Amino acid sequence: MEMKFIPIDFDYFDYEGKNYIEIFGRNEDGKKICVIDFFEPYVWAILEDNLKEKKINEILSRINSISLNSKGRETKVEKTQIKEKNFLGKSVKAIKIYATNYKDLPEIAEHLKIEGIEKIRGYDVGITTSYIIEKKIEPMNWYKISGDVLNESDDFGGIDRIIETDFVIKLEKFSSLKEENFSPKVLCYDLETDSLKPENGEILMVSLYGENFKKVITWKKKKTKHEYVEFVKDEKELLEKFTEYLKKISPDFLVGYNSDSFDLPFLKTRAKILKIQLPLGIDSSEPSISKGVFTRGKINGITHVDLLKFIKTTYSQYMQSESMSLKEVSKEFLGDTKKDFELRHSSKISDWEKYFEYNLHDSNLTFQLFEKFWPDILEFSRVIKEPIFEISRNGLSKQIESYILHHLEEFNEIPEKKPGISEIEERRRKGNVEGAFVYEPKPGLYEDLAMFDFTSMHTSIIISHNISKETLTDSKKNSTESPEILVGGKRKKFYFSKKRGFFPEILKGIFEKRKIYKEEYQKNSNLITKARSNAFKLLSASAHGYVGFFGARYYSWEASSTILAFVRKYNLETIKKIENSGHKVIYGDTDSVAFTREEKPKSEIKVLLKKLNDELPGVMHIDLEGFFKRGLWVTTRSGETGAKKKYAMINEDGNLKIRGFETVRRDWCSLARITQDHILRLILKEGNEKMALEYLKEIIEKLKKRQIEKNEIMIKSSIKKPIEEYKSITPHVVAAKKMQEKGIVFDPFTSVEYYVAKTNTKSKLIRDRIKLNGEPGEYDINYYLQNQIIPSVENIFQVFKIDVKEIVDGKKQEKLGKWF
DNA sequence: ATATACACGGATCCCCTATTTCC
DNA sequence: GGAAATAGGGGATCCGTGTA
Repeated sequence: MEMKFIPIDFDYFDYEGKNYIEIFGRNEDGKKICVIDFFEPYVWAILEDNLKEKKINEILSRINSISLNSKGRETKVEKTQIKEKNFLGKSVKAIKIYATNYKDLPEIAEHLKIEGIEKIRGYDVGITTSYIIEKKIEPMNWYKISGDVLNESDDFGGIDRIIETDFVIKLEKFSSLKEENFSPKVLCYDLETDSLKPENGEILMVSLYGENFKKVITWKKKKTKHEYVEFVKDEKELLEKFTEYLKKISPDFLVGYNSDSFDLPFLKTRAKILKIQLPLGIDSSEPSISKGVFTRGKINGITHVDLLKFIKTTYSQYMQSESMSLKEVSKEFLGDTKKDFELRHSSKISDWEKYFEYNLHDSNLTFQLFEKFWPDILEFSRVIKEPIFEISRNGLSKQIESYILHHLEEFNEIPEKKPGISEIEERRRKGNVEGAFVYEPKPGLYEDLAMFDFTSMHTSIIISHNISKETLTDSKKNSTESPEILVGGKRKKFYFSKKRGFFPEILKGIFEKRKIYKEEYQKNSNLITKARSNAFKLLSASAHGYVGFFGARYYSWEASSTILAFVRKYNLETIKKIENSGHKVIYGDTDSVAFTREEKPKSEIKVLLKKLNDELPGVMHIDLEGFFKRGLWVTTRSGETGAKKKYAMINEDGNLKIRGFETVRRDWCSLARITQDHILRLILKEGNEKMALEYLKEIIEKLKKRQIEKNEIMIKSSIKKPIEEYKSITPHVVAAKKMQEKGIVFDPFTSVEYYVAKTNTKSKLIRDRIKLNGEPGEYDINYYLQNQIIPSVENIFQVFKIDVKEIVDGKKQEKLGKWF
């Protein structure tokens, strides 16, 4: 049979000791397909230099005789091939060793510690990744496939009778197609339970939401006018109904929000407690929950997506939301707000109709979010060449590494291994590399500024200077030297070969595509071009972080420190050049320089920019970040020095760029944030601090008169580790403990909220005076004045030689006039 | 499990010394 | 009068959250 096929999810099974790949996807008619293919797992043995043929043959015969019994499985070396390959900048002779079963590769590798073999590699690349590399059947791309349809067949132990797809096909031939269009079948779900722990509470209801499908399944028989509410007898039937709908709809993606750690494990545990099966998989298998710091919930044949994870790793750096809750995230991306509903124990719920609505709404929001992010998810999968199950969960280092692994073939390169535990420890012991340079600003209000910044600075340095683990060399010949680096107190230079390395070349590919897709997006703005641009932007931006990451295959201390030495060098040189052309540099951080125009026209600034760019090597480039009417820099809280990473500028359209100020920090109360923001705006827009001071006085008056609303004084923060691990018992820890006493379960990243109240305790510690939102009490005027309002604005007014403290205390107010 | 370094600033912790309290 | 308790100052450290 012949058909078009788009692979979505990859898995494998063993049959008679060998590995077979299962690919789940759709054909052109939207039928669900499982493609079965044979896969021969292999490892690489890299030979020592200049081995005699006789020696190589000896090694080969030893390898070919390897046969072992592993966990009741007969495994042996099936065949070997000698290949000319590259490994970390060297041409090598290597033996490609095929073994019976993928799971035995590490054990085979143990038996390869033979004289003449220098290194063994490739045993730690995942089976799906290896398969995709080897066969070039990539996720989310269309193929024309042909092969036998298995129907009531005994092949592979009768697997087609277990797998509930429209067709199970044994792959014979395939070829790539150009088509791109694909609309996935998506089902979103959300549970409502009586407890956060499955041991302590039942599932009250579960909602499902897909295209033309909405459903709330519940055993709580309450009155409702909604047709989508379906009643079942009890929790057991609820689970069965859920399974039934999942099978009937048979989506490509089952999507939840935080469902890896909550919904799916909850379903599984409840089924276990009720002693029933939960056969969600396409082969009627139960979902598998892999425990770790981050749990992953997998369902065979259906890609389970936890949308929270994807959004967190991919977008949280660029998001405005102050938490990753469904409510906040939906607000940011959909403009929709979550229905308000106070979650409580079912025995205390009075309005069940609202609860049903709320439950469905969450699935609905998840569905809308998935639709919104679908172009990005699809593009990530295509670009990185890993299934959506992986790319929707993996962190940045894994994404980069996957991209690299899938591009090594183009360089005939054997993959490097993952570092072992001792190697990781060693890398961590070696300590951090020195980072970027930050220019210390002189506090003040400046007029008519320009800001330059380097485009993708670290990445363009790697590419332009050919820096990476494999280009590092001892030889000064045919290499370029790094700027001086301090290693254990001594100045040192590293050398990098002039011969292009695969790592910088792969990055160059990313860099160029990022440029192309960015231009494409600017020319033709749509969700696809945006997603493509985003994918390459993210890969490009995290490349240097990957090189310095202790868990990376291509980690290199020398490369990382050299990249950063170049970062410092280029920034300092640019600062100097801008100063030499008659400007006053105000500030610079890593890849940017802000300076005053000194009455020079914009055209002249652009000429300067061109001159700077002409002097840069390779793909390095400086951009004009913008012209600004005014900019404000302040001192640090303690002392006379100018504060770094803290400034506010206004451009000529009146838009503000505020960095680092309390305004943008979520761990300050909104009263302080809003006050500071307003004051910054008044100063920057008008260039006049007088109005700002009047405004401040009004706020202080209101505060003193207790006219400030509770929500404006709440201080938010989040818990980052188990509460008992805190060495310092800070207010936010106390708030967390108070919440815990109320029965709220704490995961890392739970946010807490509290305010400082007026109490009659003698203690001077703030933690003894905090109260949660619901707790009755009055706010401590003095605290909010001295610890929130004043600190947030004091340094701003200090620029204008106004002492806010004196004004607050009512002293010297009459003398104020002399400043104006 | 896990991209990097630099930076600010609040709050507590901890050590030291001076002062007060108690017998 | 002397020992123990307490207060307070100040630097170190912890901690969360920013910028790049």
